[in-house]
Amino acid sequence: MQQKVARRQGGGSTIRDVARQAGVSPMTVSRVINGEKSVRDSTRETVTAAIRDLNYAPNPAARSLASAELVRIGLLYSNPSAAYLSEFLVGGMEQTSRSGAQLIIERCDEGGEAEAAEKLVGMGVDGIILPPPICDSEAVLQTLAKSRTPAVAVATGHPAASTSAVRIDDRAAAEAMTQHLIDLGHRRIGFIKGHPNQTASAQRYEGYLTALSRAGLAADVALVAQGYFTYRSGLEAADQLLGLPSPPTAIFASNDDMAAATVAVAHRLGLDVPRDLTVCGFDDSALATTIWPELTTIRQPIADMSREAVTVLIEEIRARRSGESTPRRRTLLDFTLIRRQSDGRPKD
Amino acid sequence: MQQKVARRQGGGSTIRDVARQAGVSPMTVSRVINGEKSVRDSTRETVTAAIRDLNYAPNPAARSLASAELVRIGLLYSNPSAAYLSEFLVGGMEQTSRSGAQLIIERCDEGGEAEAAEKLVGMGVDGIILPPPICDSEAVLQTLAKSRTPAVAVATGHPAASTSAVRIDDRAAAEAMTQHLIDLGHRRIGFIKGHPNQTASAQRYEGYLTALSRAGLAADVALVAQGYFTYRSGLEAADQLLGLPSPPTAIFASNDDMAAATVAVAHRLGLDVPRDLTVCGFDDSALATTIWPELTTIRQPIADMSREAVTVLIEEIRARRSGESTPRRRTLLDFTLIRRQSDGRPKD
DNA sequence: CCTAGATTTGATACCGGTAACAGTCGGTGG
DNA sequence: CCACCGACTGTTACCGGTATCAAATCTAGG
Repeated sequence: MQQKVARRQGGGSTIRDVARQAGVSPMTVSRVINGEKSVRDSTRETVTAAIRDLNYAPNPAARSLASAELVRIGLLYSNPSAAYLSEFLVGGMEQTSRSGAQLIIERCDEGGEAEAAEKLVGMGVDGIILPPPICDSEAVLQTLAKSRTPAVAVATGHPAASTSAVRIDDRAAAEAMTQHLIDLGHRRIGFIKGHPNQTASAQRYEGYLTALSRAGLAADVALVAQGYFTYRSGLEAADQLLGLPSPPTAIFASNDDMAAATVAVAHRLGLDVPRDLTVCGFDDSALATTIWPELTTIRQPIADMSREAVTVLIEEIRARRSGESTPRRRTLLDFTLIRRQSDGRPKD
Repeated sequence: MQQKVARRQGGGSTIRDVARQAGVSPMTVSRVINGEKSVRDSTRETVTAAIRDLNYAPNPAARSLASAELVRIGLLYSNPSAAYLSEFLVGGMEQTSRSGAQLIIERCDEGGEAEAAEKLVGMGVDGIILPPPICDSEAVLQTLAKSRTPAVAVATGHPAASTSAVRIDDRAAAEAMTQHLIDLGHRRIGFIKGHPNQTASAQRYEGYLTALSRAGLAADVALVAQGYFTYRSGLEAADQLLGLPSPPTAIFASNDDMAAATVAVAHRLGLDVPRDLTVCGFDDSALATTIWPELTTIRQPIADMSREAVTVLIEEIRARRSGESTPRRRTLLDFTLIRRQSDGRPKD
């Protein structure tokens, strides 16, 4: 006997499959996908699990057909944090695709930030995600505010009032790393500051100071060097710190690029890392595991952050469409201190 | 009395409006739109006129929903350099969105490649894009061949018979770089090979040999060290080459990570780059511009390659759906030799 | 003029979601 | 103890097309 041939193509699972798996109605699944709040938490979890299990992704065609509503999210990025970007993109895409939104990616060059933002707005995006360092661009923020386009800044240290933000607690993370060094027995801990125009820099520095003072250690300005988040600036800062009459036994750089540069300088001076010098970074960029020894560093949950940013943004867009006004959200995610081979106890 | 609120959005007329106006069934209108030949000419004219009258344009969402024509493309990546991936993603997304296809991204860990490929197939993707290093995974290729899923390998040196491929000519690129070193005046040129299990490695080595022999230089096996594309393997290889009684004046590493390691070793030995030693890489990864001096290297047009891969894949999928069989395609794109600060003329 | 086979056309059931509204359930105030 | 309320979940009917198959019409041969 001939069964009806499904018109649906291969394995792709539908909202009904998810519903069956979760033991609820398709409508409830739809509600979960769209982040409606009238779903009990326990139900939401069941459904979310089913979605994960089945690898479900909503069919955008069906969605826009049924709702006559398509959410378009813009992602504006600029060159520098390229290591960051791929993870960021993956997380963001995953979430947009799960939510059936459309993600539009736009790259901008130095100086063209505001212009690129306008272009996105002109293309009709409903909201924009701003990874660092764009998230700190005054020009972009103003452009977006003017066109009343919702935005979510990711990993900015000091979020503007006009945008929502997703970030880790840079201060706490830097404090934790400094504390880690203190726990290892270090007393002379050098610090390389980040670029002064990025708001996270100041916060990381504050965390460093906080940990020192809590441990009753005096902050020695000679042990603090100014860097600019680049490898090259790290070389100079490390040269300065390691050239001191009484150099630090550990150096905490505000990002991995500068930490890598510090390792390079140490090697040039014949110092072994970590035997003669402990070096720690921040970001857990690709560089951290590329060089040898691999860097102890702070890992930001980048993919989670962009996922969260997308979620927040979609919520804001939906709320705005139904005429509600939403407060700007501030989300803090957890960081992780990742211990690798670049730290150890001081020699003496 | 409350009328039913039309869920349809503004002014657009539907296939039913056209059908009514033309006095036929919606199905017939659909046939006219799709240019099926089983419609009487007179009918076709009536319908065409109605379409023009009403300014009708078919709703693309409904169309792709009904015809299940949605093309889903999977992108399976493991752990290439982050910079590579992000560019790759951007190009791929741009093209899929242009073509109205859906892109699904899946990450896999070492050893789980085949499993991840199966997962994608299970999710109902119609074809898969394989960036390096996955493109050389025998397990993945077999999995895909078994499920008859079309695939496009990007940047593999030696494409499998079962897949299409988009790549640059690694041999020619390595030859060009070697020639560049020869032109600068170098005669003792060291080479660090890539991982033997990646097919591009052998091609790069061949290119190196070709350039030497064309310049009438003898290939000295002592100047060739085995590396594995990792920074650490680069450290060892560079140690070996620079420890020779008569070390090379230039070292050409098969990728940027190993070139960066070579720079580090040179610095440790008190050699200035490029004054005392020229170092070149391959890939133009983020690392190339992160370290100091920035590396002279070969740039692959990554975004273009992924764009092209998507295009080829969609063509194959469409052809296959309409029952045609397509030959596997081989596309070569142009590379660029990027000159930065890590090369110079030999000292003597 | 009739009937088999080919050509056109139509009715129906979907595609995979969501809007609107109708329950269901536990708690509350009278 | 019951009507009522609010929070949650399910039912039904679509969105605008197309695949499928049956019905209607046409064509040609006997």
